[in-house]
Amino acid sequence: MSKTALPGLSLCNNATLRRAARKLGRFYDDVLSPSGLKGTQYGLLYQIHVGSEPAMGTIAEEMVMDLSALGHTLKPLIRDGYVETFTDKDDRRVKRVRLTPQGQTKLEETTQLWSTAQQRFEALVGKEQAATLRVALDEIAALDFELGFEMPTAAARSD
Amino acid sequence: MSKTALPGLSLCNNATLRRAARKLGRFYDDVLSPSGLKGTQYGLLYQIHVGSEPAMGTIAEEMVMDLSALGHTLKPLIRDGYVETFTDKDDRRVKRVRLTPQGQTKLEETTQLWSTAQQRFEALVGKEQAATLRVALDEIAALDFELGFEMPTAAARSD
DNA sequence: CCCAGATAGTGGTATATGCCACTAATTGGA
DNA sequence: TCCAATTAGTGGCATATACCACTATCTGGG
Repeated sequence: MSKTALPGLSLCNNATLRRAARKLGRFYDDVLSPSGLKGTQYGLLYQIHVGSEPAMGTIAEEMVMDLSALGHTLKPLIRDGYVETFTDKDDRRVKRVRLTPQGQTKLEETTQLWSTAQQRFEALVGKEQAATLRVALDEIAALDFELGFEMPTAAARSD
Repeated sequence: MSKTALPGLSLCNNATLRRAARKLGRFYDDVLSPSGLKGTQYGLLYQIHVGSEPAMGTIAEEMVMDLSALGHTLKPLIRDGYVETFTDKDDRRVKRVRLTPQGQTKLEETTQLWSTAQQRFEALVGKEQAATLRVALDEIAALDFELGFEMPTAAARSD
């Protein structure tokens, strides 16, 4: 009788997910702010760090992100000297990415803050719940939405 | 042994959430594309629709979104004639929002597509799982991250 | 060896979002 | 009544992301 009387957005999986992402994103950004990095940037640095000088396409795939979007997102990090790119030796189309020494340092420094955010969040929702949620979210990120009537790699088209 | 050997981003609640949001967002956007609306815009139109000519601040709160971000997001919808704003009669600071007739029509039309997306998604993850997930995400959106040492509304300062 | 087709990135354009600095209104006293 | 504090939005600026049209390479036939 006081608040949510109407369906609101809570029925739309997409809207609900985005809303939570906005909220959590603000929280992480807030906690990370002393480092000067946004949550997204921290995640990107980390992903680069755990890879072996990954190619941009590889990173984009791992992060379930559009390649061009990755390129754009990378720019401020390159500009600020945390990341550098270089052309692959065997395939000049491929551009690989690595952290600079400052990028390494910044990543380590920011990881402290990240831990704080992570812990504070998990203290609120519970470690179990957080883990469960991450699994569910990873499942979504891995879903295959293709309908199928897109021609299964040529073939078919029988009679 | 084949793929994910390193921690990746799956440990960061924020990164995991964003990654899933990117994936799901693309799917919804894709399914809604015949309408010309993005998932976010559809959600916004819907939120306006279920409200009673809501004030911008009210919408921002319900969507857990920054007020200025809402203003920006609203612009294309106003430009395209789906939404209009007007000043509140009792408080001229307040700007209220409503759908135009075309906005109404567009919303209804797009709801068909939205249902498709919603159903296809839930067919993949299961209705139960989807509902559970939405509850968890709503919880996150409703969390109170405030630490407390922010001075409880002035006062204190005793010494 | 050469070209058609596939691959990997880049740049431009548009929306999504947030923060900050301001402006316009309101409100609550003194 | 008049001003300080509060409240609601706006605009500017920066990052996050996507899609599309291109460019630069590579690859696999002929």
